[in-house]
Amino acid sequence: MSSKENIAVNQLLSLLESRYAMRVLWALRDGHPQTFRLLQDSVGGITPNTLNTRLKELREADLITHGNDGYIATPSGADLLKRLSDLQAFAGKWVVSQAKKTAA
Amino acid sequence: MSSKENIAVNQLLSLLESRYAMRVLWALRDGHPQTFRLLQDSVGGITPNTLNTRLKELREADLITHGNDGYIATPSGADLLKRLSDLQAFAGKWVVSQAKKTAA
DNA sequence: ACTAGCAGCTATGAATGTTGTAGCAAATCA
DNA sequence: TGATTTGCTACAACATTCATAGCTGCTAGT
Repeated sequence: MSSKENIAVNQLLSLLESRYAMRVLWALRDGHPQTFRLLQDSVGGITPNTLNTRLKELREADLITHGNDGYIATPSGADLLKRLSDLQAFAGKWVVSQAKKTAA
Repeated sequence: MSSKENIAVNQLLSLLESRYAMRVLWALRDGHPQTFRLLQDSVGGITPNTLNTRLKELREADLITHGNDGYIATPSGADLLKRLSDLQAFAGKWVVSQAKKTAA
């Protein structure tokens, strides 16, 4: 039952599961353009090589684009970001329960 | 402005951005228990080494657990899956627009 | 007792991905 | 002219993932 939908999800996940991919996208969620070096700082710990690779992939996927003032999410990328925004709420709850387990 | 929320998201993402991590979780979204080898097939292309590593990480994160009949998502994991389910809808639209670009 | 099958998982070496540091070429501003 | 900033590349070390093989423990059947 590897339907069309599953193939689509797989394509999307194989793009997003590369290290830093989601965090690069995430760094653009407020709509402000970010320069290459600014992105390096917001993402944190990423090397220019890897950042550049991710930027290429995300641009080819039409999730981000490079305007005059720097990198920015495309409409498609913004759409994806909206759907990912639930992660923040979950992450909050999840980190708390993780902390409890560690403390116990 | 690297607030508590951002730290939480970063922790979650550094777990989920490992190759196959989300797809292992995704394979358990219907609630049916899956054996190790069944998971290998549903995820597709993952080696036992990597699968085992991911299972360990996801178990330590309390997102999945290993019951009598195989691996299954925990309540926390199910919660996360609910929030990720929007990805399927997005992936559908996104793949279509990707196909258009390639054809053009 | 034997052995067939399935469970979860480990071993090994090669291929691929990521890191750290350094620095280049083009554009912008003085 | 020179100083800064921008996007990005080079290179070698290190880490992750792959492909293939196979081990151990368990249960069921005979």
